[in-house]
Amino acid sequence: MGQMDGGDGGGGGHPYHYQALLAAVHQQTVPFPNPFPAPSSGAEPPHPHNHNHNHNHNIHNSHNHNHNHNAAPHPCHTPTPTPTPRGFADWSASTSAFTSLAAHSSTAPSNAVHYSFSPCYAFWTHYMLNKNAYPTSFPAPHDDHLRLANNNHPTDAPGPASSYGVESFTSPSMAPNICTHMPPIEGPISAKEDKKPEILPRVVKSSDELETRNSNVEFHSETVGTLPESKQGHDSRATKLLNSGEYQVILRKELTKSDVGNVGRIVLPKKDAEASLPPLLQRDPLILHMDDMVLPVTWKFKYRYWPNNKSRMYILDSAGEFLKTHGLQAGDVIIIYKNLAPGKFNQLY
DNA sequence: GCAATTGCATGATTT
DNA sequence: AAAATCATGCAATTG
Repeated sequence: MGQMDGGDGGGGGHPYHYQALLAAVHQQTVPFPNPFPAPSSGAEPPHPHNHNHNHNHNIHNSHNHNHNHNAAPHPCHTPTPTPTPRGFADWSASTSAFTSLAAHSSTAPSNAVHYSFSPCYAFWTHYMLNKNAYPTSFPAPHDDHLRLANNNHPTDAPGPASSYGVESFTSPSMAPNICTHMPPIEGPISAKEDKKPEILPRVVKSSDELETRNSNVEFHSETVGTLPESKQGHDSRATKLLNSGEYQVILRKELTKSDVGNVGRIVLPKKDAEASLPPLLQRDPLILHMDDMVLPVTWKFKYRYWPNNKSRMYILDSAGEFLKTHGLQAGDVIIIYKNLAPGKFNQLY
């Protein structure tokens, strides 16, 4: 019973809230050297992000949907000369968003973080794809790069993203290690193949490293007030969590075409959903609150299931905004983290 | 009645 | 080969 109402937070009573952290990982399949990845599959509309970031614009297609390049060595590992400062650059090649964040933050006053996107949904972009890799909590901060939005957004918005709470992510500890320390990531990150723990979680580092590739996310600087929960407080939390390693990956999903469609609903892997998300005892959807590590907001999703054959299919609904905001495409991965610390995430009420 | 959402069923894959 | 899981399309609802 805990989950009784489907009303999203707005409903009169309090729906069952499950708080967690959500991250969106773009496929990093891009081999390091992939400077100008052609938009194969046309996935990426030409987005003008280049605005500020000079370093790697190419990163652009970081998210190719194709995993073909699984063989692609991690940027870090790649012997290629990395133009960017700190191996991060290479990495960033694959992940653009991450960089963007940093840039923005630097650009914008740290305090002034305003996002005006819609109400809800933010994912983190992390690199931790393998749950297996880290059984429960992240030991230490690794580098992760968050990729915020990609650019695919067709529409997009005018405003370059504002600053994400990148700063918050920055953790001293992690800062030092970036790609260099990265474990060899070898294959593409497929959600399905967890076999290889090659991918480690990476934490965002300092803004410096991040590039400004922002995304087209449409964040304007409007009022933070619009956000459900916003502010740095969030960041702090996230940061702390990262630093303390108090969170664990509870599920991850490689987004499919249908997941990123207009419907705004993402099919979650049953196994992980049942194992780590709050139990859906009834048909009523649960409202999952997921804090964004990058964005100082808490997103809300409807978590429900559909009867399917003799089993169930678990769905994360109302993810349209989220998907758009981050420009997620098929092939990208979303990861849900749960805070292990009592009283923080993962609480229901 | 049309559009948007939600629920379900089926086929394709994977285990 | 069988069973289970997932992706996707379409029907059913709802606004």
